[in-house]
Amino acid sequence: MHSQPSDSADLGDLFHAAFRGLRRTWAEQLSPWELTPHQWRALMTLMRRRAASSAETGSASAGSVAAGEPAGEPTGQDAPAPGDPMRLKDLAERLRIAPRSATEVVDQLEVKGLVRRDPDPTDRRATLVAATPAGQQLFAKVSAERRGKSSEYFARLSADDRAELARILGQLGD
Amino acid sequence: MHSQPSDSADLGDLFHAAFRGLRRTWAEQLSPWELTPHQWRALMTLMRRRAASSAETGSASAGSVAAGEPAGEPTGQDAPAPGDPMRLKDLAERLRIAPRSATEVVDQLEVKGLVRRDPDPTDRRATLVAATPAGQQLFAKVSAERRGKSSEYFARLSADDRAELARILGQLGD
DNA sequence: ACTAATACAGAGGTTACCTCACTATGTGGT
DNA sequence: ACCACATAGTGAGGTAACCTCTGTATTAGT
Repeated sequence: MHSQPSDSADLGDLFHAAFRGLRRTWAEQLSPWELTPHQWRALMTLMRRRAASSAETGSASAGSVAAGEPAGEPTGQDAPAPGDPMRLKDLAERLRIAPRSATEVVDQLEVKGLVRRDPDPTDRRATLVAATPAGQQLFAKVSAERRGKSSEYFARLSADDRAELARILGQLGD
Repeated sequence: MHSQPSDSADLGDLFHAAFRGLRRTWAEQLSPWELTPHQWRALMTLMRRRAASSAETGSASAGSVAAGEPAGEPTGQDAPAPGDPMRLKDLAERLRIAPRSATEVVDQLEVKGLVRRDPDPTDRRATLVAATPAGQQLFAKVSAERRGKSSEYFARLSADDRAELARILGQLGD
């Protein structure tokens, strides 16, 4: 109501609390699949990769969710498509973490058999990471479940508020 | 050159990114004082305590009091004021962390001489935590500096957006 | 008086990061 | 061709910010 010069403290606290809630909710949702939120985010990033063009999350629904696409064999296309391999470095960038940290999460996913590392034929220093069929299936399954359950944590917000939040967070972005 | 900050991120991603930015900014701001954000939050909570009557522990209004206490010390104020001691458990509650985690952060602050532990005279299981003069001074100094610098992470938002954000986060709040 | 609950702390674990140093490789300059 | 230098990934090791489980005082309830 009045001036709010002492904002940040409260805002920071609110932010903190909300973020912890989000993390917890995610962890719970993902625990049946033995995925940490971090791992899920990495897998999602691998699956969602597309060119620099604008891509909203909603478009993902276009893809056949339930169809277990067997063996995503990238046949050397030009346009990046979901599921295509990605350099570790690019993955790190997308996740906004240090390359070393990307190595780590890829290690974890590889152990679970959800992603695979292949040498980049065009640059022998580089490693390409791609979701395995198992990883793709898991992604599809979890996505579907999440969508169905609508227990999205943000669900308690109205659509308007969610849009507002996205807009504001975007300004804050990095 | 189309700056496109709104990369394919859903709300969760945006939230994640924003939170990490906040943490990083705080850590940078606090590093001259060798405080982690966590420690700062704890110190702030101790200093900011007021009213908010949590109404716990039954206030020990029961008259049965061993007369062993050496009288004369004016510790018996009723209204909580900033800087007043606080139980570890209550601190944990305020910070929304497990009591064990509060023990930890109090340990750290105690080592730095910013807070002090005293036994609660009304319950010998309990420990009261209070900011030392040094802690109070540091709190004042950092608060002032932060306010002056206006490098407040949330500063890039308009006042309206800040209010919006606070409102929405409040709904999300735990 | 006896049992249950509570407050705290020791021990040890986890997640999600980080930097620094090193190797293998690619790139540009002369 | 050769060298300087940059780049991609990873081993080693570290940190912040949590957690649970267990144990020990102490207090509260019957």
